[in-house]
Amino acid sequence: MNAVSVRKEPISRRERPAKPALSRSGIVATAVRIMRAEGLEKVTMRRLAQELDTGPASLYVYVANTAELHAAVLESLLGEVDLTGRDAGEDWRGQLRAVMASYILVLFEHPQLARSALVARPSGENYLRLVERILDLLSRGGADRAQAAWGVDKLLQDATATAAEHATQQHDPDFPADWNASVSALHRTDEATHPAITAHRQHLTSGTPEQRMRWSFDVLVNGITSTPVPDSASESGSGARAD
Amino acid sequence: MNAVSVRKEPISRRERPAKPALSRSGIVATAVRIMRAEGLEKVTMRRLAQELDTGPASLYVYVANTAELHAAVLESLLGEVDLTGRDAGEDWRGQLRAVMASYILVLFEHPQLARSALVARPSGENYLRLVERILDLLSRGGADRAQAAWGVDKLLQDATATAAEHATQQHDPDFPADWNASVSALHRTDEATHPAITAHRQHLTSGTPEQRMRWSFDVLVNGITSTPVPDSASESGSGARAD
DNA sequence: ACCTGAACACCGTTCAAGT
DNA sequence: ACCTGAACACCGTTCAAGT
Repeated sequence: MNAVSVRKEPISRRERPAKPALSRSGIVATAVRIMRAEGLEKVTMRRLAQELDTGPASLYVYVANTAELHAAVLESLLGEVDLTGRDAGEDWRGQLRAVMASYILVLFEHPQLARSALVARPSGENYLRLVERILDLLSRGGADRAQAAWGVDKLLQDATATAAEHATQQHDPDFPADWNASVSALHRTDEATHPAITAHRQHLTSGTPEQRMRWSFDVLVNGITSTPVPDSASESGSGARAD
Repeated sequence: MNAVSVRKEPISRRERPAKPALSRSGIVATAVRIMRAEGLEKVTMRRLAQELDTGPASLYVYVANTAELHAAVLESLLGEVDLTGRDAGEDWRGQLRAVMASYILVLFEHPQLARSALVARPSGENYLRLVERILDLLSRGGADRAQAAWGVDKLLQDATATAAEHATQQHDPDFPADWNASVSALHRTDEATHPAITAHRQHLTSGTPEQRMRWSFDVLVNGITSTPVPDSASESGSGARAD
């Protein structure tokens, strides 16, 4: 309550020991703490203000809005991604798989954050390091510059979307093994009206999440390294400008 | 429209000409109308109730919660997707591309809906028809049953995520050609700390959205048809059960 | 039996007014 | 100049009480 007021006197710092001055990093750190303890949905401006012993209006000096705050939380969380791919040996593909698996694992612990990540991409140092690493591994895998550049976007988008999809399933304990309504609808169709779904029924819900994720990774990597980026895009990009 | 209230008397239908009886389909239709006119963020229980001349509590007789309502709106919107791929001739790849382009185009008009689509998948007839068509086209393209089944998920996820990403960019007129903060961060890096980003800089933001979407589609289709689904998953799926 | 008014417990964001 | 109390304009969901 009396941190900002440090102006002339050292203020009686006798009793209240907490209450450090407001700062962007302090706000984000508190947001991360609340998210870990109670989930992203509790990370609101009002709750944050209460936690920091001030009014919600004060936060707007340091963060533009709730979306920006959530992006900052994600950027901070990206620090937990293991970029080494340690357990995967020398193989570039194994290492890239390990990096993507680590990224997805971090987001799986906070699927609500993954949803906002699709819209408000992070842009901090942790994010740049992740992009840097993926670009390097894709290059080592034979992707040309354009393929690697466009590929990093696809890999991150796929992983983020996959994490976002598990946002509700995990939280809602309503349908235990029922998955979602979509899956049961797929199983109720009959051959006359939906022959293809009927023919593929067995495979539509097969596989463990791990198997699906591994297959998705391979699909993307195989596709990225074998599909050429159009020439015109490689040469004169819309936003590309040599400075 | 007024099937529920037909009970004993014809009710004095003299003055108030509007105010049809509540029904799930009527609620969803009103929700679609509000979304078209003012965006999904205005499709709230309270606003909907006001529009339907009742209290918000009454809606809970017909829809479980807001998420389910949004899923119903999406399902209704999927009726606009062109499943024929008319302009693409006989080529399965061209037809599939056209179907996915139509799906993405429908979602691009309501990107906020795409966000919720990632979490609450639809399960109505329009969704089933779309899945049916994609399965058929993938099969014609040489995908085996398992590849087609897993592939339809990937194709829809990719398209949905792409639409969801454009949710803010389109709305916010704050940064005109600046894209997002993430892009500008990619351009501010220097060679010493981020050599790979520097080397790929030119390509990271190159290409038109159309070029990127076309490339993404080819990456997925190429990957799906060339990457085998693991045997164990094909044979004994977690949710697969012959009835 | 069916429906809903009113309440509970929250939101984000702004801005006039304070120090 | 900097900060913030208080207000504005909303939310989703529940449930006791009505018809």
